[in-house]
Amino acid sequence: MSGTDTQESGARSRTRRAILSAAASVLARDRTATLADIAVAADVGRSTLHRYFPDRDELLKAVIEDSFEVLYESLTAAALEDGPPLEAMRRLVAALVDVGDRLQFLFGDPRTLEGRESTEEPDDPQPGIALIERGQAEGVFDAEVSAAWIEHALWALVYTACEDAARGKMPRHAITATVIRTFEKGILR
Amino acid sequence: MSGTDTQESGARSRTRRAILSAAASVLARDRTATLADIAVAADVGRSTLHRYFPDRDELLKAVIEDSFEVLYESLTAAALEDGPPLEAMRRLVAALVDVGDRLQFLFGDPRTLEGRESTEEPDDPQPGIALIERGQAEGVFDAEVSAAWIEHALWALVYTACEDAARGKMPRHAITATVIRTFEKGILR
DNA sequence: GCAGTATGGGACATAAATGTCCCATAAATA
DNA sequence: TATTTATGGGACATTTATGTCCCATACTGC
Repeated sequence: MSGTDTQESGARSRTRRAILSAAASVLARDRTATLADIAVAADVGRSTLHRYFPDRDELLKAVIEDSFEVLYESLTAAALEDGPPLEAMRRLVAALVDVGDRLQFLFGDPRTLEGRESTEEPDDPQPGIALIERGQAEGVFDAEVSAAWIEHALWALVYTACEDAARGKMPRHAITATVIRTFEKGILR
Repeated sequence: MSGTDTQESGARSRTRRAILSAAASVLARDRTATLADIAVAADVGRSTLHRYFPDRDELLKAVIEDSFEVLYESLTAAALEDGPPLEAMRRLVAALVDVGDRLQFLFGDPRTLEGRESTEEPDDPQPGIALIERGQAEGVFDAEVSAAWIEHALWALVYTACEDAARGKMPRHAITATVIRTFEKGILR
């Protein structure tokens, strides 16, 4: 449940991760990318790729799974349950930005997650939602809109800022601050 | 320059529009949709589709063009130059929500617009940007972040809310109000 | 050095989407 | 009714991604 490394040794584990990482990165930018493209990006032969993931669907599933794990680790490290909601929220933003590539892959195409809505991960349903609800209960966050909407709005802003950064429209170091500013206070002055 | 209907009569014009509309709708939900899928959605034969648009690229270009026209009309009707920036901004949100489908198609995949950044439409570069800059100059909007970022943030929120609505997560009538609320004031209370 | 493992690359078959061509037919028009 | 126009559908070649197989070659640990 915690990891896929049952008894996978050295090299195999390393190339597997290289493939998964490259696939996430490439597919985030182009959902229609070829397996050959991914193999090149991962710096492995196409044969090797097929050796690890028999077909495209298997690879896709694995990348989704892996991306969720990466995302989950980042969120766990952010310790969203600790401290004032506002500060936790800022850590959340930073954590999401850190895994921007994976976010872009997971949520770039709604079809990617199709069947996964609420059937997975029975424990710890939504760390972000929990934080937002806590903030709403403490009167720190807007309670007139749903927690789900707030989370979606946050993801959308992070996603957009990462995209802007990827296209050189915004310096990478500014992502977190910009998102936090707009997300917290909106654009009115 | 103003339209593609040089002397296209009756039936042709009608099926052309049917194809464009169906293509936008289908492609918004699945960028990898087949030409056959689009033909079915438009209720025409695949041959007919090829008769109007020789190949996939031609169709894509036409759908993009058409979507921009629809978007442009909606923005023009919003008369963003008139009245206080805040009210104009709210009309802008409503206008964007109205053409949510086209937005979802145009901006759902960053690759769709690839080469189009600032080379097109020399006149009226960006109605939204102009409004935002006006608002910033008048001290109504946040001037600490770029106008481009504000516009992207707005589109992201509209896009996300439309998606939520499309999946039944939010009533359609709430889209505009929710986006405006979060966009203007953020989530802090 | 030697066995076992991991890999890259080529050859190949298959499936699917695409683009082209042609013909029969329905609809509009004169 | 006769003619033009628009269409649907089938047949076909082409292209492209995919998946499989096989072999030579590194690399690893003994």
